[in-house]
Amino acid sequence: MSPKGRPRAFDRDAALERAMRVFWQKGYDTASMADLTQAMHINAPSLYAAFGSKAELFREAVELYTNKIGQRIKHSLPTATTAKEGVADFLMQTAISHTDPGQPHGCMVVMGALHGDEGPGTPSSLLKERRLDNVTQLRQRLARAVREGELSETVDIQQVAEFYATVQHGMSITARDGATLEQLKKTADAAMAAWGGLTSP
Amino acid sequence: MSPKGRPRAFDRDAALERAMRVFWQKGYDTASMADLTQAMHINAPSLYAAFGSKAELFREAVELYTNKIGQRIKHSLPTATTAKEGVADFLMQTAISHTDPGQPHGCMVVMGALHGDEGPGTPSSLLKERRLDNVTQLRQRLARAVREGELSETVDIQQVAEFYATVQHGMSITARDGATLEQLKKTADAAMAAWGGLTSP
DNA sequence: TCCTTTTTGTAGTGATCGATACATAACGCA
DNA sequence: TGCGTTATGTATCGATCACTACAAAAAGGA
Repeated sequence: MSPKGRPRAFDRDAALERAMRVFWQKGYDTASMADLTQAMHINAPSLYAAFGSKAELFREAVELYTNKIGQRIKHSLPTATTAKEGVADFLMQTAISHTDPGQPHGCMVVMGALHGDEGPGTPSSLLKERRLDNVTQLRQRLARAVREGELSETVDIQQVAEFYATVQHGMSITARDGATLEQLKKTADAAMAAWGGLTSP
Repeated sequence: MSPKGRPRAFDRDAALERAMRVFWQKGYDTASMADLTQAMHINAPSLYAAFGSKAELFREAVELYTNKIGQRIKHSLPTATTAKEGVADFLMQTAISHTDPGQPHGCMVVMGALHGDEGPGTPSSLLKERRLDNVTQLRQRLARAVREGELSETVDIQQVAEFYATVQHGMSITARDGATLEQLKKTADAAMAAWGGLTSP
């Protein structure tokens, strides 16, 4: 059954994806409504009717990014047979995603809204929560590795998780500065060179 | 001999330092002229008479940051007896600076202007150049270590420099997310755990 | 004391920001 | 065919943006 009134003349999902790319490229503050409506091929009233506000549109864009891009990056964390392989692939997928020629370089969650109000529900705090979630997922994978005997119980898994999350954060900046896929892969390998030292008892 | 006309009623250096902190905290785009004039305790015409424009004020603020904060971070790179000690202190000073309770957390050069136009002379490209300079200084210290026999000639010093620069970039994000000095120090130590693997022939 | 020079505070400039009022158009339903 | 509902395009809204015109104020030099 179709809804009552006049049907929407644009594809909401396609428009959201275009908005995501604008936020990804320019960040929340720098992306203006004019930028968004132009990229989405709709007028402002249609945007507000479909998404509510610029902040809510951003929230949906971040959700789409997490499900579409972030999922691929974090896919192997739970699926890899060892935590070491999982973290290595986590960094490798990050390098691939952050230098994808068809996408803005760097991570939307890292670069999307560094400044601005940090009150609850703001774009800035929204992305901060996602980044802290990332650390949690890394730590949980390491905790599983401890339970499974891959890592010693003496390993400071919070430290290890924060280190690899920090490397991933930095790869966004380095990618924006023009680093190639090959360069980022080397950085990922370099970070993995610390694994032995970090996980030996 | 004092200048001709009415003397300036404020301390230019002190006002610039206050402006630096505003840019450091809020970033170039998010920092408004109202924010700046309020923090600098001057009115807009005084700001423009003394600094020219918002962009030029930012340029001077970045220069002050580089000379005041960045100098301390990079001090030991040329002075340390070994490259390993230099890089370790480079990361340790970064951790200290990025969690200084009296300052905005994170690095102004990393967070100050990630978005916006990247044309020559823009705030964004200005900071990008500083970040690439950082990589160059790391690489040059490593090159010296090769000349002095500390490192083998087979070491990919560009890779090593980019890795440690990337870690430093990431520490800005992690610091903004609330990491403590102790946590960042552990991250610095973790990065140094890769040194042996990166520099062994 | 008068003139020139520079800074100061007040009060704005046009442009752009995010967000809307309003009339019209396009649908389901009676 | 009308009625209720929702979406659309035009044309804005007040607020804020970076920036400045202008006249009074405060200095040096004559």
